[in-house]
Amino acid sequence: MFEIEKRAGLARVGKIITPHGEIETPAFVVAATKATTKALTNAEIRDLGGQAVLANTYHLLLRPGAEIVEQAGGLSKFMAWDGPTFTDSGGFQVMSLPGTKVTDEGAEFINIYNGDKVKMTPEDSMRIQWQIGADIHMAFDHVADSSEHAAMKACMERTHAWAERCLEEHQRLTTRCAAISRRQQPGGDPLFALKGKTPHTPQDSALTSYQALFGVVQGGYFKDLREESAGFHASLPFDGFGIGSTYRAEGLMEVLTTTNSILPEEKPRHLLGMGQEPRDIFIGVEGGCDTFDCVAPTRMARNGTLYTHDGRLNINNSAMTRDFRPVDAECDCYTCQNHTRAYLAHLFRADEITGKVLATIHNERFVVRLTDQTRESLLDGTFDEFKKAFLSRYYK
RNA sequence: GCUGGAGUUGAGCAAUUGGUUGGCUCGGCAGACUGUAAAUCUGCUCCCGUGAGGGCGUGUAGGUUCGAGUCCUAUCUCCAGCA
Repeated sequence: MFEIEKRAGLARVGKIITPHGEIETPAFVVAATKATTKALTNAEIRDLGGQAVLANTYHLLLRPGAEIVEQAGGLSKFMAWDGPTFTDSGGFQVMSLPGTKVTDEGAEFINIYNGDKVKMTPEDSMRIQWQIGADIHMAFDHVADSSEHAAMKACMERTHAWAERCLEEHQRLTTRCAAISRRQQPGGDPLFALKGKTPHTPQDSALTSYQALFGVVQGGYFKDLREESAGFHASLPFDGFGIGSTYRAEGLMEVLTTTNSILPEEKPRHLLGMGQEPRDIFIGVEGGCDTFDCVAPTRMARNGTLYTHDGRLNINNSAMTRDFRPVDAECDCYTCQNHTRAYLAHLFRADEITGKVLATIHNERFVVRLTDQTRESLLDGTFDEFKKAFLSRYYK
């Protein structure tokens, strides 16, 4: 499901093949936590160059419920996004939600809507993701952010134990699906029973209807733990890998070089949650990651912070009210092609939702385009020059 | 003209029986946000000072009191009702 077209050090240009189409990598995956990208329609995601979206298991479990997504025909049909889809496992909520309890068995969250307790084991996460039916699933991991080696080691070891359980459950579900398929359609597609949630192309096969599982490497910013976790995951038959528990650019390159030097080259690597800063993308690409996701571009857009080639711009600043230039003169997004800073500043001050829409289109386009440009620069051998020019201007 | 009510910050409201008087919301000025509990959150927002700090303040002018946004007198303005 992954083809590498070109390598440059750890970096690579490739193509992830999913039942819902291909992702040309490096690629920025658009966050769609609750089966929508906040403030955007699918048409807008397409227009700004988004290739794939990432939804969240915990959030869709609570609303609308995994059964409903399954009955709708899976995430892709439910949200009418015909491109590739990812789901995050809920592991991030272990860290982000208050009141979460973790044991070796699994995690106990609170339901953010009514305060109920929500238990989720690695097996639960696999089943729920199976119901949601994205193309690429993430293993349920124990996410943490600590500067203490012992704490991160404990999270890593728990993640490893969970990884094996995730894999086993994922394989059991696949096998069961194949059995149903054989019964319903003897001699046909071995994963026919998945067809409701997968598509449609004439060349549908076991390969293309397969739902992939990525294991998630842990270990924080500790070299020895990353080595151990990467080695552990490399030995297991995951379809690809997520790299988790990274939060800042400092030390990220070391984490990635350590991890990606050990992970098998022929499988895709997704850097989870990184991409707020342009430098994160450059480090990620150079460090050998293929896909990225981050909520920051859309969140910052809603809160009024916009990317430009010359750094961040706060559209709420008073100077914007009479600035009739586009947000970024060199941006090709709908917002910059049609509107001025002054207009956006007006919409934000008037609290009009269109302001947030236009800002989100811009920020998401900015980071998607940046990632696409790293791909092009790798292909024509100008990555280093592109990186230097971009970063020196952005961070001045 | 009479009766009653009200005048506090850019706006709308607060401030126990007079008791450390600048509190809240909005607006304004900035900042933050990295696998989304986030169209959210944080700081500042009377004057002077970079700062420590200092100064003034509840329509106006007086008064009572140790102490007044709160009480008294006069006066101005606004609102309501009555002539």
